[in-house]
Amino acid sequence: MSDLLADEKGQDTLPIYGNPGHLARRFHQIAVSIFLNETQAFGITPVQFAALTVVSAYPGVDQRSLARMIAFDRSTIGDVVIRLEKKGLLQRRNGKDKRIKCLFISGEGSAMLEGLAGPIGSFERILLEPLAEGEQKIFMYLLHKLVNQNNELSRVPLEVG
Amino acid sequence: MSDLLADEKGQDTLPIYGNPGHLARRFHQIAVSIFLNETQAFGITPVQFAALTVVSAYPGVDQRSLARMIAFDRSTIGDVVIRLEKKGLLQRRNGKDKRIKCLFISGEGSAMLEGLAGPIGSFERILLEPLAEGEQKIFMYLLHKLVNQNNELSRVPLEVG
DNA sequence: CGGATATCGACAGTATGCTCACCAAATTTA
DNA sequence: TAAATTTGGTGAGCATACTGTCGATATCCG
Repeated sequence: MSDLLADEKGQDTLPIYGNPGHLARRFHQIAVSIFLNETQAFGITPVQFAALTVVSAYPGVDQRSLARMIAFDRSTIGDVVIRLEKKGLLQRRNGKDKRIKCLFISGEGSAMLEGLAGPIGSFERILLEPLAEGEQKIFMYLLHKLVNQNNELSRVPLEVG
Repeated sequence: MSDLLADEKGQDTLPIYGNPGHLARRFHQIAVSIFLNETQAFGITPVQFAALTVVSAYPGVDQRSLARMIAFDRSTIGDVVIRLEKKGLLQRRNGKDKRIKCLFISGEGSAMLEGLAGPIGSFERILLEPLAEGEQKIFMYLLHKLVNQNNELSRVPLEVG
C-alpha cells in the first residue's frame, strides 16, 4: 500500500502532497471540474445545482433555511439565488413574514433538474471511477463519517430539520 | 455499514447529501475551517501556506511553476504571491528571463513556517480524528488514489518535475 | 402594551478559484 | 535572421465562500 501512497508522479516530494488538507482541496477541485464538464450544456454550477435541488424538494423555503440545509453562509446563498432568479430557474416571493423571501422553482428549473439527472450520474461515476467498486463503498462510508462527525467544526454547520 | 451511511441527523433526506461532490465540498469546507482555527494566530490561509511551503523548498521558483506544483491556475497564484509579498513573507525578483518573477521566502516567512509546524500537525489530527487509526490509513490511501488518477480531469492538473 | 432580543435579507470587504485575452519576451522553425 | 509559436505575468470578469454590520421586522417577556 505504501508504494501507492507514494505516488507514481513523485508528488510526495513535498510534505504538502501528503497533507489531508491539500488532498481535500484537490479532491474538491477535481469534483468541480468533472461536474462542469458533464453539465456544461446546462450552464450551471455545483452550488447552483445544490440550491435548486433543495428548493425543488422544499417549495417556499426561505434563503436562510436553504443555506443551513446545504451548509452555506447566508451571504453566499443570497448571491446564488439571485443568479438563479436572473436565469429564470427560480422565483423569490415575499412571505407573510416580511423579512422572508420564499423560494420557488420555476418550470424551467424543474426541467433543468430532470435533464441533469443523467449528467449528474455520469459525474458521480467518473469522480469515483479510479476506485474499485468495493473501494468506492468504503471511501464513501469513511467520507460520510468524517463530514458528519466534523460537521460542528465547520464555519457553517449543516443543520437539518 | 449502511446505517452509518444514512446519517444520524437525517442528512440523507435529500439525494444531494449522498452525492460525492457535495461531500467533497463539505470535506474541503471543514478542512479550511479547521485550518483557520488552528493557525489563526498566524493570519494565513491554506493556499498561502501551500505556496509558502513550495517557495521555501524551491527558492527562486517562478510563479507559473509554483502554480503547477500545487495545482492552481496562474491568475490565482499571482494574487496569492502578491498578498504574501505585501505581508513580507516572500519577495518577487526579476529573473534573467525577463518574463519571469522569481520567488524567495523571507526570514519572516521561514519563521512563520517553523511556527506553523505544530498547528498544522493539530489541523491534520483534528481533521481525521473521527476515523480510527486504521480507517485513517485506508481513507488517505483511497483519497490519494482518487486525486492522483483523476489528476488529468482537473482544470489545472498538478505537474511535478 | 412596549422594550429587549432574535432573525431575515442585504451590503461591504477580503480571499479564493477559474476563463479568456493581452502584452512582452523567449524559443522554435522555416 | 525573420516569422511563427510558445510562454510568463497581468488584468478583466464571473462565481464562490466567509466575516462583520446594518435596517426592518417578529417575537418574547415583563
